[in-house]
Amino acid sequence: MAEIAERPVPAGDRVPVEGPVVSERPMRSDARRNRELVLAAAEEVFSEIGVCAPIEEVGRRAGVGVGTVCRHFPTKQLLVEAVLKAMFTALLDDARAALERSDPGPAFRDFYFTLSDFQARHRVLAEQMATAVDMQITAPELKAALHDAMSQLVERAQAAGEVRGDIGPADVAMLFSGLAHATAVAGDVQPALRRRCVAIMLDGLRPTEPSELPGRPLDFAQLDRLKKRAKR
Amino acid sequence: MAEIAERPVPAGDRVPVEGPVVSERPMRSDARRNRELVLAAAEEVFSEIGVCAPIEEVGRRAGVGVGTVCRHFPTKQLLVEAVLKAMFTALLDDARAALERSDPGPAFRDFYFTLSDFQARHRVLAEQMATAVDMQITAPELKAALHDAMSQLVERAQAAGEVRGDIGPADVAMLFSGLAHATAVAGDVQPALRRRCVAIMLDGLRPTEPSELPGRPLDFAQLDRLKKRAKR
DNA sequence: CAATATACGGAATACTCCTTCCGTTTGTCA
DNA sequence: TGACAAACGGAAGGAGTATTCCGTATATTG
Repeated sequence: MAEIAERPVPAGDRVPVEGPVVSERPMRSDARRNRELVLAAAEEVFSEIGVCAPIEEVGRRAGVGVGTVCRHFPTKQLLVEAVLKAMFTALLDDARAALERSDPGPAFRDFYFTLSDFQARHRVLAEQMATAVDMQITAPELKAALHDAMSQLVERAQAAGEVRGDIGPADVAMLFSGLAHATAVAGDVQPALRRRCVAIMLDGLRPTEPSELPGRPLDFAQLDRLKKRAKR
Repeated sequence: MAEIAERPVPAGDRVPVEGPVVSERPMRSDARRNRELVLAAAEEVFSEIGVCAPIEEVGRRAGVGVGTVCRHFPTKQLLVEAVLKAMFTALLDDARAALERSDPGPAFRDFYFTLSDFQARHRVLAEQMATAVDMQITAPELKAALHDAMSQLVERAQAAGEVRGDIGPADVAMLFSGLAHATAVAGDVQPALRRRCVAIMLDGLRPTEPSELPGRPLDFAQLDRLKKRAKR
């Protein structure tokens, strides 16, 4: 469970739907505009300060009152998820672009360098990616698509002999979510150092002289199943 | 800055010394006992729940009231630091034991497997290691000693040709603090997966076919300097 | 342009958690 | 064993912040 609601969660009776309920009638123009402003501000604020940034700050940055923020996103959780959704979408685009390339090895590696930079720029994503559990509620299909793309990226690189065969997508994900998290916490103190670490991890994934890895490779589905089991 | 004080920090006027002020007269027996109980409970609670676990829970687990917890450790920060200090000490012992060994490569690798397990068991340590800034106040010499031991561990492994020469201690530290953090957040869902990642990272550190790493190797002192500069 | 449903701002509310305070209990020492 | 300083427990105090509420302002529509 992500640590978003670090404060009370009175949980109103309001239906916790993301935007306007269904689409009874189009939102008023100012409402539509404000919604976008808030979303943009939230992305900015969360990326700078972290998820625990006060909602008021988001409102200030967007030039609206807290009330407005909370009307559009009845819960902080929902606001975070909306931001996450936008970012995951961007990420998915990146991954798909990497899949278009004809050089699977470099494409794979470039993707992870880019991912790391991206995460360094966006604390929210980095903070949440390590656990990335919330999306399951809001946008499972997005998460699934991303997992799918990332898995393919690994598999192609493996098929091309550019990544050792005894690893699974889950290994890669864990490796990078760790780095992302460290980055988020430490505030990307030294981008150069971070990139070195990416390079080192990628080297660890190369096929030459692999050590005998403990355990067996996992894909995302297996990982999810294990996570769920662990929760009980 | 570690995220310990996620709540108000009224900061009493009380002198923020760790235990009893100096040693005017020996603590009463019950006080001494309770202090130990609290420390043990804190280690347990923080490791299970994380640093943001309420102080009251620590008290409950120790079988004492909040008042008692706060008398012994006037500030939550101080309590966390006391726990950290104990754990860093244990870690230092491990590192020194590793330095005794005559097989620098395996000693280096074993140490990091052990470290990872240790961090997985103790969220506090994992959470703090990524930033590891607080010790600077309480026990700078401990931190320095640990850094020293870890640096030596790397250097010996390098001298023995078991670790590539183009990395620095800071690389290793960042690599592992990331994994630790991910582990802490996800609650060590899959220990096997974590160990695989340790193995992969260690492979990345092996000397065979190193890719050209970006940037230059850093040691802890340089890293510290950079962190400080970043803070301004 | 008037009428009205929507949306707005921000004060009030609610809740958690750290810290302090104080009346009560307990170890210590003669 | 009695006196008293030290320590205890837990209630009160204080702070920060998510969420709700409501009087006011503003798009929209005819």
